[in-house]
Amino acid sequence: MVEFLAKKPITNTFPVNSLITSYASSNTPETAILAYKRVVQSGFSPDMYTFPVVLKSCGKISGIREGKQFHGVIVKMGFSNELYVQNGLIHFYSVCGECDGSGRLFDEMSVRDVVTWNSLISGYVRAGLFNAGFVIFSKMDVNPNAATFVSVLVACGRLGSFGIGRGVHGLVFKCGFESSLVVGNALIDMYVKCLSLDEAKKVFDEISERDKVSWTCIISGLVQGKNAKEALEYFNAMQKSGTEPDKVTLSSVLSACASLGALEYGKWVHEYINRKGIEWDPYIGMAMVDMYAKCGSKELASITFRGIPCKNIYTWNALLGGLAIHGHGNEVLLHFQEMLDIGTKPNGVTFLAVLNACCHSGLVDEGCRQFNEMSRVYNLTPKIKHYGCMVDLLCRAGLLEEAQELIRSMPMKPDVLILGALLSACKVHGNADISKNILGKLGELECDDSGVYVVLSNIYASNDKWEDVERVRRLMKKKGINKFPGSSVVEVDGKTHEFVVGDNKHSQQEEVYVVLNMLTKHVFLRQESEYNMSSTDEFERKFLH
DNA sequence: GTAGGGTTAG
Repeated sequence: MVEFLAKKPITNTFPVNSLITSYASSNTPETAILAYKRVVQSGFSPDMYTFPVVLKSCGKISGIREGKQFHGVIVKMGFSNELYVQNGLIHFYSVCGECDGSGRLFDEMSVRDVVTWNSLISGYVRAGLFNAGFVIFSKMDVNPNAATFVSVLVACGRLGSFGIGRGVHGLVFKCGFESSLVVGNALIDMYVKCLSLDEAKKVFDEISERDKVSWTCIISGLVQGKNAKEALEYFNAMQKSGTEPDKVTLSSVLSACASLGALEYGKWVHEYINRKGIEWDPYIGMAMVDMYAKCGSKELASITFRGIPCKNIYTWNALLGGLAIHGHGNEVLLHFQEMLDIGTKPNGVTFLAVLNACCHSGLVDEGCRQFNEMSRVYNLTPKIKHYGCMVDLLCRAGLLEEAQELIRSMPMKPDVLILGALLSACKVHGNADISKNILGKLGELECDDSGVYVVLSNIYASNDKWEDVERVRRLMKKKGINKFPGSSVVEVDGKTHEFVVGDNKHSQQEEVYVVLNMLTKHVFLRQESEYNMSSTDEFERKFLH
């Protein structure tokens, strides 16, 4: 391709730079670096236009070593005072997560423009240093632009800070970027991540222009907010609007189908993906396998899994988890072994499926062995859900002493599910002393999720503790947490049925299913709010009020 | 006529 270059020295750099640029923006950015090396070997002398492009390629492939080599060449050739080259370097260090490198360069620069600031901020945000990102933003001495706000809004979303997010939203208006499509999308995403779906919908309704990212943000937000039915309504509206979904959108739609049990809808998504030639990746594969499993079709889940061309741990987890909820303990263990054999490393979710499988199939020894291997061999710390599985496993086998011992050894406080499992085992095995002890402990549990109180009240009711049942109900009323009953929608013969907590039309089993969904949400919410917000609050006081 | 920053998911 560049053989002709060897024959005479190059005086016009433009065609070569253009060539490298086209490689850099292809989906194989490493070819830009190869092209650079070949032309330089042929006598080409790079100029100030060449380096930003090759640095961009280094960033894309996370080529820290290559980028640092270019940095050396830039200094040697005397281009280190060119603004575009400096910005290219800052961007490269930022993308590679080297905030020290980008910060040092930034400090040394005498002239900085908005791209310089944006590159630095996005690096800090990417590295998870959100507060530092906010501080840099607040020190900007040039006007921010759309790209600035996108990075800052990403930081607000990752922090889950509604207060700061709303403040930045105000700044967006003040600076006149409210009609920018990317800023609008970043705002929607920020509100979704701050769990303010109403605000997200408001922005969505008000923006002048929508693309598939806008739709995907709102759909995935609704799915994560356990509002799958509305997510599908938005997806229908998206199609009417003529905006084509991509695999990101469809992953969320499949997740909505999974939580609604909407098998036919899910199958339609499967056909759509094949019809449109949308590329399968491990994640869309995960969503599809999960959808089939949760919709009750173990066979379609297995067939789909086998047909997925590229799988990763998430895809495997979907299969193992799907088999586990159907109670196929031995199959889970066989596939787990197969997964290990081909060198896929398990994670915490994998072990949840494995332990669940052991629990449902009564494989006590195997469950204990896997629980031990989890930390010993794979260096994974068991979380409360893993302990929950083990307690359940031991209780079902009548090993009450061992279950209690495990609860005592836990580094965290047992939750209502763990104590509930132990309590029902005590009832089966007629152990009144332990029961009394557990009932005492249950009274100490405090939280704001109505699901936990429903479980508690059911436990009290089945132990004839009617005063406690009444006490829990009063407490719920006082806290006003029974205003939003959880619900679950199930598709039967193409019709959807909605189950609401406290609804007597459906069986107790259905209600337990609903409650378990809500408990999962509770755990999720708690994890989300465990960030340290003190320095953020400080930022809020200083800059936004 | 060439160059740098930005949005969606697990």
